[in-house]
Amino acid sequence: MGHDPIVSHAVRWRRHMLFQVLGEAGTHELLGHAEVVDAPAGTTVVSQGAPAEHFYLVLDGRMRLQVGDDCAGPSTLDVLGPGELIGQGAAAGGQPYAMSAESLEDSRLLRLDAATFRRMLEERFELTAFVLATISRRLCGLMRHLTALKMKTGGQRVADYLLGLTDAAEGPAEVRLPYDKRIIAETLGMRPETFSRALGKLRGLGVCRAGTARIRLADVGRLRDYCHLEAAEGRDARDA
Amino acid sequence: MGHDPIVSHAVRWRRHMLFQVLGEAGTHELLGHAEVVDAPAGTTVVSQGAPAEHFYLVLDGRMRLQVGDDCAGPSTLDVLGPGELIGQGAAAGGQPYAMSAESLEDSRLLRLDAATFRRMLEERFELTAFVLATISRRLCGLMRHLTALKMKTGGQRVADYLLGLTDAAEGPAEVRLPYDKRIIAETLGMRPETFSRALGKLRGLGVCRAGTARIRLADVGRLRDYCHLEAAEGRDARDA
DNA sequence: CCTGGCGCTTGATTTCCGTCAAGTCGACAT
DNA sequence: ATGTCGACTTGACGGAAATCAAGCGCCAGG
Repeated sequence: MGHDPIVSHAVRWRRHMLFQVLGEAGTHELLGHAEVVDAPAGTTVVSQGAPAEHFYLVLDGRMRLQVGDDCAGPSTLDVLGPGELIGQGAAAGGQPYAMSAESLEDSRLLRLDAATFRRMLEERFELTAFVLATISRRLCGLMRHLTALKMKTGGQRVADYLLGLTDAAEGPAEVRLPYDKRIIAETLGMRPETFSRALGKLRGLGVCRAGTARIRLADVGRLRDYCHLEAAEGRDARDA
Repeated sequence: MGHDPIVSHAVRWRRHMLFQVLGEAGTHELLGHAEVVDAPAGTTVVSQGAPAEHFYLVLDGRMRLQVGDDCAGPSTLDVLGPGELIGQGAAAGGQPYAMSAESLEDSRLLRLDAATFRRMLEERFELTAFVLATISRRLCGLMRHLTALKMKTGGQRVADYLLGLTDAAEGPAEVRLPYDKRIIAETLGMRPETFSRALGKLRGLGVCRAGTARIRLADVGRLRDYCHLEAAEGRDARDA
């Protein structure tokens, strides 16, 4: 299978959980109906509400997940990078897509066949468990999103986001913003202006800009306190 | 199986999709590990983040699904009535619960065993498909929730909610609010005061109170326009 | 070097909504 | 009836964020 272009693309991803679960034979079967598709920046690859005839593995680039009418106010839920799946839940359940996906930059995707996938689900329970787990994880993310939107101030959401970009548990750190601030702001449910202002207000907590798209955090611990202050006064509402 | 109390409770629900899919034998097996539990008003039956050892079928009463720390600002996602499932996704996927559930009134639930359920999933693909479909549906609901929260005004959310209570496509209609306005307000992501005010502002669009918990809509079509105005100017973003 | 475009920042103003606080309405029991 | 309690409404106020509108910094192209 060395000279098959599809397989050779996919071989970079053979360590992906999806193919681990599928096994050698299953992987080959699924890739038999697969196709690599190019998505220039701004392409809408899946549309919310459309029947899910395919699902996708991101090979290169970044994809934005969004809900609502694409025209008026696209509300960004998340940005996915290489190695992540799009539409697997809808494909597995035989439901329409629950959200839309659009490329932020020139991207490449592996398009996989939903019908084949469903057929394989009937035989491999581990595959089902895998899909359920991915959906469950996304559901949790969505939930966190929603909770933050309703119960935290803009500043706290921004601080939360910055903290998510570093591994450091405390002390100083420096993070790189992975994409345009416009996109980040949308992801956090606010306007770019508001994002900018919020960032400004965090200067008092040791957050300062350090070059294009770089931000220095003087004290991660203090930031973390700020996030959980006010919003979650009580218990161990640590996570979900 | 006539004198078994669990089965006799469940018999009212044997037409439920879950048991249809399970078949006679499967139903019997699952109910072998089941128990009817009482949940007086205010009982938290499942807690977000806890390991999912059970899932539930609502027999009587109403359960509120919520996210976030229960102490500060419980954000209501949905209210479930008899015949609906709670925690089936988490139970099937072996994940912690993605949200909490609390009884709004004295309720009765059928508690089903997650481990047994998972074992049965391995053998019955239709069961898997069923679970995937229910999760997918909930995901869509969540999405709509989130979209509304971010892109619509309070008035529009209220109008949307009222429209969801009637079958009429146009012309006049009269709806009954199914529970306390406090709960409805929470579901719509606003305070009771704001809900009341929003309802007041809709008077200009032919919405008026007609007795306790009853509301008369003079023109459903006009209301519908109002909802999709401003927020969704464009396409057929009808549903998901 | 200048210039135009674009992403980002900043300021002024308005709108929406949450909060606090008072009032009204209706149900139910004494 | 009458009183009381809880749900609902209404008003006044403040804060957060959206909107409108400049201003700034960086980079590509002339």
